[in-house]
Amino acid sequence: MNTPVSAIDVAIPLHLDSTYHYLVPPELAPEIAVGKRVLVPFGRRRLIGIVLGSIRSTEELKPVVAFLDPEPLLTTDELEFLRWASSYYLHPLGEVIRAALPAGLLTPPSSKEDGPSMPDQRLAIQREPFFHIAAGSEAHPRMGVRALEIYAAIAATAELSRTELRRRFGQPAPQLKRLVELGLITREEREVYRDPFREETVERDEKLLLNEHQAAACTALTDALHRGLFAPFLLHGITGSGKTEVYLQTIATAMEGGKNALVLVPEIALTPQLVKRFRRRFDCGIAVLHSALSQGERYDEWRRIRRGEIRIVIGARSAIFAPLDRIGIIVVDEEHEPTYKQSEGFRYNARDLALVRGKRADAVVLLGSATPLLTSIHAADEGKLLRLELPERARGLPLPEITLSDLRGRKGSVFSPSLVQALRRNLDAGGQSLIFLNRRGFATYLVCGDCGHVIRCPNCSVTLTYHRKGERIVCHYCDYSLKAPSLCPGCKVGSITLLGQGTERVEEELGELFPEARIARMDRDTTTGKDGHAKILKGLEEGTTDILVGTQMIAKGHHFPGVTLVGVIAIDTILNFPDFRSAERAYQLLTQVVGRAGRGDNPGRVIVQSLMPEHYAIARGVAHDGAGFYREELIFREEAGYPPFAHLAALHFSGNVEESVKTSARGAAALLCELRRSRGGLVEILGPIAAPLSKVRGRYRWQILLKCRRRDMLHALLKVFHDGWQSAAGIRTIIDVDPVEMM
DNA sequence: AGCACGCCGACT
DNA sequence: GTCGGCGTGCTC
Repeated sequence: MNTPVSAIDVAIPLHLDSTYHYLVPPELAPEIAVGKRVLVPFGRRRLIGIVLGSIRSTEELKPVVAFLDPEPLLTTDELEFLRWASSYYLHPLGEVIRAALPAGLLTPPSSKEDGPSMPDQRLAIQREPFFHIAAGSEAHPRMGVRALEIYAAIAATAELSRTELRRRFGQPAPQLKRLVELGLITREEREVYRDPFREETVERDEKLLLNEHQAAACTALTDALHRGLFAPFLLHGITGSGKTEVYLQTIATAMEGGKNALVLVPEIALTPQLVKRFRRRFDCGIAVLHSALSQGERYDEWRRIRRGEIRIVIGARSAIFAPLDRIGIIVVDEEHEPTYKQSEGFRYNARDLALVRGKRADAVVLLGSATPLLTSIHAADEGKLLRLELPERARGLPLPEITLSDLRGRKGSVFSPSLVQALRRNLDAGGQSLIFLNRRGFATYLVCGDCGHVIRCPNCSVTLTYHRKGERIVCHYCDYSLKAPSLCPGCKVGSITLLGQGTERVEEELGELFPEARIARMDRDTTTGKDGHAKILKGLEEGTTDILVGTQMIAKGHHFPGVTLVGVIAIDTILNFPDFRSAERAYQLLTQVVGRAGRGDNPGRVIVQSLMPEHYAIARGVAHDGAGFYREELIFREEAGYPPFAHLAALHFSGNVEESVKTSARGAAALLCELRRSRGGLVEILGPIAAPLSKVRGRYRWQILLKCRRRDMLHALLKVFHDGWQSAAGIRTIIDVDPVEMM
């Protein structure tokens, strides 16, 4: 028997569900550390993996090539968290780790031998010279005007960087060189970060006075922070109730206790005001993890956090993996936003992971929203989340009047008479209007008048949308597009009828109804380019736009101070969306849109068009904006009595799945979509469905993660899998949970 | 994910 | 006769 040798367990960033062992030669043994990157041979490639642990082995192993970091990139605690996420989401650990690290760190050096320690030029650490006044030096009378100015500028501050000197003096190199030679200034090269905000200065601000509800919330949060134990809160505050001030003051408390803060926002590009408020309030290191950051900037922000130079991290979903230590509080702003879900590759929900990370760190987790997830409301009812309410607008403006306009019996028309009349009046009074419709394009589907053929996307099977601009029909799922045909592609003789309205069509009809009005449209088609948004918003701000038509884009982030009328064209399209969260989504969107109305002390008006009478409940619910109403009247409209609790099932099965499904990811997706349809949208697929996990002796092993609303539904699904695919034997695991309970 | 190995169609 | 198609399997 061989004597065991020193080896390591390594996670490889590929879609593989096992880890791999490597031999560590004695001369490299001192470098072994959990969380370091390691370059290893893999097949005939070289890959960068992460050291998971040290082992002794007698197996025949390949040796590691090199360890790539002097210090670990991940702490053992962070690795534990990622391990947990990997098992919870049934996703390979190596890929989970890759998602948690700045992009590029695990990308192996390209074919040519350019040394193992420098994976990517963009990730190189930048250095820059800084200039100081030399000890005991004085301005020299003969040094020249320009050199004197430069000398004075450096003397005025402790030091100046070359970048800053260039900015002020253009080309200061000759003078700097001379000054250094004369021994009047010194030059020092130092590591610098690429910080997009470095030059920006902000005015400080002070804590705002809290109203009684905000104060009560802050007291509860402060108590929890002082206890130093995991405490999850739901901050349910209506739009404009001052949630942000609660975040800011609670974070201040956490920081006084020596703790750090992690703030998640749905989409940071849309919330620059929030970031600015943090910069005004806190005089400490703040990292902003922005989707628009370059790879290098992102890496620098990550390093600043890792080194403890940062006390507050603000970022989108992936910021949940930020290497921040001593976390005292995690804030998830707008916790209901679907953007917290990563829906490709490693599928995770940052809102859920915030709870898990918070629990591991004994931190306060603060989920904030005007329209919380039903799951959160339920958790609060059960006492699993501590409820904090902000039921009043901070500035006291009442919510707008909301009326429902029944569209029944007005087949084909886009606007009801009451909306037309309201638009007319608002126009005459010089007010601005928003028209909300959740569909872009002109017509949402095309059907043959003769044979009834509906044109669908060959990849996604969804109907193609006709866009007048460019005369094309487009798939809104995969962007497949085609020149709009004049004859039916099915029967080759029939003519095509355009059905279903999109924003293009609404804009056109508005133009016909109100020829004198200045109409603009805001959707993904009109906001391409760098300042597409800004241009459209400017029109509204400066009063050169009377009516703005838009998709949900108009409901997010931006504030429109002059809007006195909001029209919702077809709430039914959202409410009848085949998803079990459609009612929840409709309520959330509607609440956001309604929040756009109001100018000065005029609360404005909202008209919601609908084909279904029970939508009266929505209008009333929004008008009252009461949590109880939201739950009982709206959400449980169709599913009364079902506990809104999510059950999870992980199914592992192997077998000869039908030919069409065998190798293609599309086949697997189609199978699952079919399953979802047949279950009335009560099933949500979270898991890795893109590819079979692996094949075992010619049989495919699949891994599917499903989420259901009801436990009995879950069992029904398991039965479907059993009965529908007899060969799909071997269902192994059923997990049934809430993330925190699973830890 | 890559990157081989391997067994059947149209080419220098 | 060979170049190459992608189906299948493996990577410590």
